[in-house]
Amino acid sequence: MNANAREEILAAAKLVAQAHGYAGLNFRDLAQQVGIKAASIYYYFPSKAELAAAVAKRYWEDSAAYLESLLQNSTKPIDALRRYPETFRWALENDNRICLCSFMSAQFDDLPDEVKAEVQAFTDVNIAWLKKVLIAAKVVSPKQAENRARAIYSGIMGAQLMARSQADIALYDSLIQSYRAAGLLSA
Amino acid sequence: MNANAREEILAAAKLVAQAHGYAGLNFRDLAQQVGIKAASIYYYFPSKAELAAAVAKRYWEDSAAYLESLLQNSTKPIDALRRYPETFRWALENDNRICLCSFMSAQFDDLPDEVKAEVQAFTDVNIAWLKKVLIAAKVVSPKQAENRARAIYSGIMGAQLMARSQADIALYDSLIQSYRAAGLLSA
DNA sequence: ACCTGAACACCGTTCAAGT
DNA sequence: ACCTGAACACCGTTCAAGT
Repeated sequence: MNANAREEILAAAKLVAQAHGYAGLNFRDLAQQVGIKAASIYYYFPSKAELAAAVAKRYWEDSAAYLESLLQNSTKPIDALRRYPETFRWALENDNRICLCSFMSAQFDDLPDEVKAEVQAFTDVNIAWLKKVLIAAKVVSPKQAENRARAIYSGIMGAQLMARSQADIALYDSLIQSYRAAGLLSA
Repeated sequence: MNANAREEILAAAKLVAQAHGYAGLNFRDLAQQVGIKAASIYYYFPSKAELAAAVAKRYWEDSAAYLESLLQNSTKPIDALRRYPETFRWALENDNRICLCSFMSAQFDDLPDEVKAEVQAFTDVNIAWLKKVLIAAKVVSPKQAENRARAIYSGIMGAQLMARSQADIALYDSLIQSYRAAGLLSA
């Protein structure tokens, strides 16, 4: 409990941010979940902006590590690419949450600069990974890889949003299926 | 001024909601723009939820009328389909705003029910229109039309979000271009 | 009919003080 | 080191009362 209050705050803040965004993060509720008072959060984080930035930073670091392991553990790059959309399914499974950074992109203009930078980093990590895998799997030419990587990422962001607004995870699967059929995701 | 306060409130609220979402709608600033006090807004709209619902309703009604005229004024259905992404470009051109309903989809879980219903209606109108045009233009079979319509719509939502988070309208165009190249938008 | 002042509830934040 | 009560400034919202 008090041994790891900082970690508990980060974990709770992540869940709240995935469900309600930056504006929905409020210190009084957050503190209650962790079993401390709102004022105590300031012992660990100097401001709401810094807390949100720490959450987003942890988020993209974990994502980057996961994507790297996904690629390492795939026999062929195309298999890793095929499993990429799964990554964004888990949050939807978990109480209709969405990827923290998809959510924060919507409110981007209202985000403090420290938070913007970390959200940006998440996008960069994903685009770079997709680009690398698209080239390795020879799905597109190296020249086209950047554009295709961005298109896949934005397509998945849209699919998450739409599935969430219908609270229907089957719609997410159906959209990914349609992207595949239309040729967006590979070949 | 007082002759049309209701309309002025609606127009101002629409712009704010497109830039900052439902949570960003604030009555004091809104009132100041219209030249009245915050409390006076409640004379025209019984709550923030009703105001937002009225804004969203007006929004999808205007969109539906525009899409219908776009189709009427195109010599071939495929031309209307080709111009569909333009519809969502205008908001980005206008101070990096995005489609009101794309924005509200992100915050869907926190929306009052009246607002949810109108955001839903916007999605329905767009999917129905796309489906009709996809079939008329023989881009896909009638059986596949619904799925393809949803994939196009979600792809465009994602493209708006991504372009906005980079404050770069050229990125929107580039994403639409990539969707076309990958085969999502037609053929 | 149209509008408002004043109050209320809530929020991020600070800080002196407690253990 | 870790936590808190109480207070501050601010803001969306409500309502009884004004014209």
